[in-house]
Amino acid sequence: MDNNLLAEALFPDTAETPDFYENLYPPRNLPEGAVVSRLAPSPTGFVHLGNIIQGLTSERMSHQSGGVLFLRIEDTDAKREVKGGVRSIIEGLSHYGIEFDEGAGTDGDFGLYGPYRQRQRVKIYHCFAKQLVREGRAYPCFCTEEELGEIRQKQISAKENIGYYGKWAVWRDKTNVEISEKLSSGARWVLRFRSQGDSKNKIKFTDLIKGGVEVTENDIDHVILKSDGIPTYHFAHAVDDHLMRTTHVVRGDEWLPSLPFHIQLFNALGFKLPKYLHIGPLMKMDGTSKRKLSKRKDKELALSFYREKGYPPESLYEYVLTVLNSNYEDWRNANPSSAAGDFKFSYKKMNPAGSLFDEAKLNDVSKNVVAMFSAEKVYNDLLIWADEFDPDFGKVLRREQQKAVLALAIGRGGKKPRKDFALWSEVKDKIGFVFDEYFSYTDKIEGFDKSDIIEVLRAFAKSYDSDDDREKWFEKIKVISEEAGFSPDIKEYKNNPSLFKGSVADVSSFIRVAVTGRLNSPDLYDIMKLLGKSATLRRITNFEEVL
RNA sequence: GGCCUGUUAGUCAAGCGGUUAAGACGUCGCCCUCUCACGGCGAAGACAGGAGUUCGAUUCUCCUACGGGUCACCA
Repeated sequence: MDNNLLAEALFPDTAETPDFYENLYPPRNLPEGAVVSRLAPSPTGFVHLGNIIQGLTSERMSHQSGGVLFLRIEDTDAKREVKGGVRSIIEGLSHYGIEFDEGAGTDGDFGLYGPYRQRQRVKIYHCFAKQLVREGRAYPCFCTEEELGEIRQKQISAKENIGYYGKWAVWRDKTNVEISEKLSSGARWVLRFRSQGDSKNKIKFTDLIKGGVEVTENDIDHVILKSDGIPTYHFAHAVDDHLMRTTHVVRGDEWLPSLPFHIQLFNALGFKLPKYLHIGPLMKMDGTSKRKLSKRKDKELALSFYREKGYPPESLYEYVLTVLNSNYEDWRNANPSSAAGDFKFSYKKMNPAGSLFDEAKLNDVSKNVVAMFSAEKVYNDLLIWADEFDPDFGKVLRREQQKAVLALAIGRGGKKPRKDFALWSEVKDKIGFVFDEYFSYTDKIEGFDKSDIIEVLRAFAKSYDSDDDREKWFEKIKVISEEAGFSPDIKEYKNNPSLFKGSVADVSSFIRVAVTGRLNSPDLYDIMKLLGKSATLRRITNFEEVL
């Protein structure tokens, strides 16, 4: 029985030959140097930072070069599938600025190289698998889980390398007659790749991020089709990325160890190997040691974590870019108002090692990003966040839109904009006091006589005119200070503290606490303006009672 | 355990055989200032260890240590 007959016995329904698909999916007509890249998530619906990191890298490489970015769904493991998962992945990525030129979409697939969901491509995989069988490069294996377990145990006790290879590969050297007999008994089988590698040999390989790597040849006969006929990742990767004409594969470096196998597969199938970019893992501090961020343990890996906290997507985008390309920050400092997309992304600036996720840095980046937003954009984005995660605040923002925008506009714009919040969840705490719902006399004034405070507040209330400009307004406070025995000049007070009860700074703080409830606030003049005269005076009057 | 890979300040990082070893975040100090935030100035703080190659190693090679990854009919 020759291999052709075995191939027919294994794949009776597969009529097409590889040529058929080669013609169906011709090489793309793209300019020299255009990158075709993809994102290939499982449909778990769980979008995490790793997706963004890989997605942004692929997206930049593709779009910057005039190439193509597509989305392929790796749904070969049914156990992983979550209903609605594809949609939430697409929406999640889009939220962070990653859009696809072709691939799986919320309303079905689009593009000429589909289908883009692997379970819909089974026919294609079988065609290439059949070819490998014909050529003697793949064979069925009937081992049960128990048998594989036994092999493994023997290998452990004999201290040999673990895996299905060489003499341990029990079905590797069976005759086609033996195989055919087993097959006709109806036994379940998987298709294994017949490796011609030797673990004593090394192969050299260039990864665009890691540089030259030297890896041991693969000698394991890995499974390429599971017993349900669905391919494993490895086989699907080879077939899909070839037929979809991918030029650059961006993936996590946990794939590096299986690279030797992938190289063998591409060679055996007669495919040209794409370029690889293996990205180091994102780590976090765990006690005193670093470890890879884990989907199960670390909430900060999930994008939902950032949405809940209210990081604008632009901030995360910006942060990821600073992690990916070390020169991004310098570029950003030199071009503060340019769009992030104008930055020239380069894989050469990517770090081969994993980097630690740094929330403090993210906050700083976010602060700068938010500072560049207009008050209207802050209001809109804040409202969207609040509606979902702080509905009461959302209601207030909606009702008091004008006041909210004015409050958010204080200190915004200009050369040195305020940078007082990085996330939407911080906003209520910073400026919530402008709304009566969130106003309370939180901070206490210490170290001054109550009577002095009251005297100052009464004088201020009496003199306050909402038509005063900033200078006049502050002049009045200085006058009040002097009349109450406080120095209008801070330097003067510092030089002779014993001559005064305090300075104009202290007087200002009395008024500030009365009006905002806080010792610290944005510009007090602007706050009074937006509160209006009556509300300002009411708060001052009420504060006297509190005292 | 085998195999792979990485290691420059607390963190992110420049650096490609000769540098006073950039810069950013964080920390601390000073200045500006009605508070805060911003901004300005400054300080502390690093080439994991050991061999070798070299006139000269952060940079090249090897070993050790430590970190990370991977060894599925998961991706």
